[in-house]
Amino acid sequence: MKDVATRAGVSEISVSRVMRNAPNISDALRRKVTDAANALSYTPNRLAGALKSQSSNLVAVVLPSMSNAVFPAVLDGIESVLDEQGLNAVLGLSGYDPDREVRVIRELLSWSPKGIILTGVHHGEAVRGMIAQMDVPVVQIMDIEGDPIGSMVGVSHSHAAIAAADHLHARGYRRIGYIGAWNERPERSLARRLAFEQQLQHHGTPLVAAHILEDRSSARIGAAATIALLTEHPEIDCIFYANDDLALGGLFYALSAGLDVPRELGLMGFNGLDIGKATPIPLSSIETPRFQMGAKAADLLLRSRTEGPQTVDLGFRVFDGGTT
Amino acid sequence: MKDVATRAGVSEISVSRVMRNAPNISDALRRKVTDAANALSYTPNRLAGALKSQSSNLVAVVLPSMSNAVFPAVLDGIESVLDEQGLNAVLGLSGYDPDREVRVIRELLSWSPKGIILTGVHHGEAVRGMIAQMDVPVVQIMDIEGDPIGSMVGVSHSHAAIAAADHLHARGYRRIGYIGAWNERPERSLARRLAFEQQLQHHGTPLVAAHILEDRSSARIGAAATIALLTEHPEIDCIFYANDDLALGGLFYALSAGLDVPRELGLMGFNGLDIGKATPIPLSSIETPRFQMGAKAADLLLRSRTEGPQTVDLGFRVFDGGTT
DNA sequence: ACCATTGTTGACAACGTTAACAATTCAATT
DNA sequence: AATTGAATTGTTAACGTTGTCAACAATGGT
Repeated sequence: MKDVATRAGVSEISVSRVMRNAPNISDALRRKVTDAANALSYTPNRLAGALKSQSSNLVAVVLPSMSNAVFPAVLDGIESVLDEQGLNAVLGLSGYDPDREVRVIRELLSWSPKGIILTGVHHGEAVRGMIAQMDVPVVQIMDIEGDPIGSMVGVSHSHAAIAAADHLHARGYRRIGYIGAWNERPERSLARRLAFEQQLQHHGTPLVAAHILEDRSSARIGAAATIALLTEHPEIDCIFYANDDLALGGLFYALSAGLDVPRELGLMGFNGLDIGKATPIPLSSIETPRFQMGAKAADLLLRSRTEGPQTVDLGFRVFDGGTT
Repeated sequence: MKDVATRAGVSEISVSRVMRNAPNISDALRRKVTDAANALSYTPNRLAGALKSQSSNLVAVVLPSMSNAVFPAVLDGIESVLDEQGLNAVLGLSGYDPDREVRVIRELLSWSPKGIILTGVHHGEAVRGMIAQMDVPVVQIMDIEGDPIGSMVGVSHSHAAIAAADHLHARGYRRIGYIGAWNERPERSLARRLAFEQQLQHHGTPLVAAHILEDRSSARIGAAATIALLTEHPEIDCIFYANDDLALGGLFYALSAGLDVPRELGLMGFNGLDIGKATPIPLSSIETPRFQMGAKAADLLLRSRTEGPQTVDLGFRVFDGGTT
């Protein structure tokens, strides 16, 4: 910066002000500085700037993993807003491991981010303590039910489960099964299943069986689980899956086996991925606004200085495909 | 840090050394400091640390977008290595826009990252200049053909295209078409198509037609393009797609239309996504090591201090599914 | 007992920027 | 011409760490 200042014949602080385009800068000064800066192709050092100004233009983002198609979309949404505001995301992946999540959050907080976006609402005292100490705005995404640290942006997984149960009941299914994976991590999968079971009970058609896999979700696993569940409980006429990957596996199996979907077997997924809308029979699912969730979370984070913590229910939509 | 030092009854520099676990620290000192640090739940300020030490534990990662399933996997790979080394990724998305990419790179470099991972090998003077000035290690991923700035990790897209052409020829297809999207961004898609066409020519069975869409890839678009291409060129007996999303769309259309795959119509994708292995007929494709690409790129970045720039060909595999 | 070596701790300054305050300029008003 | 106040620029001192160098203690070999 000193070099730029010398070359432009002004003080360092003037360079600083032009670079940040602070108010009350004369055109003459701005010209001199930008010319000098370009000539030297000067890049400001944000580490120093953030250190001094105690605010960093970094936003910490903690997600479980990129292997579930939901989170890339969320990240796209987050970046779309951050980019527009000249902010950068520092990313941490927890791998669904609470200990690793704590470690990652601690690391990210050490960059004094402008805010932090966390996934889910289940965070222990360790996390709450760190956040409180740093006094950093928090937005938690995915869920809107629970005891949040800051703002929440997401959908009601229990309402979504109830809507799914209602939809399947309305379609005439009476002997319904459930397939989940990855030991029902994250917790919201469990919450969803429980609400689903309760609503089926309420309809007088209790869940026939739930098959929870240990592996991570994938279409292949979904197909295998579908076979297993139907073998053990041949009376099942419909399956609700924890996500579209599993459901697609089920659908592909059903197509191969020549089952009459949706008459002989109904299939319902969760998330409403694009791919499910292009299958020979479009997959019925619960559409969740993933991109928007990320965008809104970033947006809320930036507003949270002025407005307080909020809860935003982005809602879901029952996508009535051909599999139910 | 001062508070911790006071509480522990030592100097600030000793706290610093314990926190960084520098060598030559007595157990007694370490105990005192860690106790005090825990009691105060002290989090070091990395901005200050990085500023002073001129090295930041941040790695800049520039990807085009998260909406293509390739990049989340790459990012997972990158994070797996960074996490293990206690580094953090600062992410920037270019949206396939060169101008935006330049802007993003400039932003990320202002954090004095330890290294930067870029996508592709097509970078102009603006980028090269910034990189050179900052003297930061670079790894470019995806391609291994071109004029790199630093190291390259990826696969040979021209070899992959040749392998695809050979495979389809060996399977007996003689009237082959091609479907691409997004105006053949990124450039490697174009390179792949050209190599593919050339190899078909070499076999004496030139490409019947190429259909390049303006929209971004998706299964739905793939189905529509397949219909369009087959309508215009009913003689086509096989289609090579720019990616699996498009190819899956083609496969779903073929299944719905009752076409006899692979006899009446062959289909080949690119990337080897998991979902393509669970479809009623597994999708033939070129498998690319996406996760490994990210992991190797991060690994190379860390080694590049000692070892120089390198080119790593991770290779591909022809996945011989049921659609060819 | 001496010196060289290694291990351990501390004092000080500096990393590159910006907040806070001070000083100057300049146009508008009296 | 004097006065005012806003607009513009400059001076100084940090932000919270760590590199450098110095000092001191412990160790081991002669």
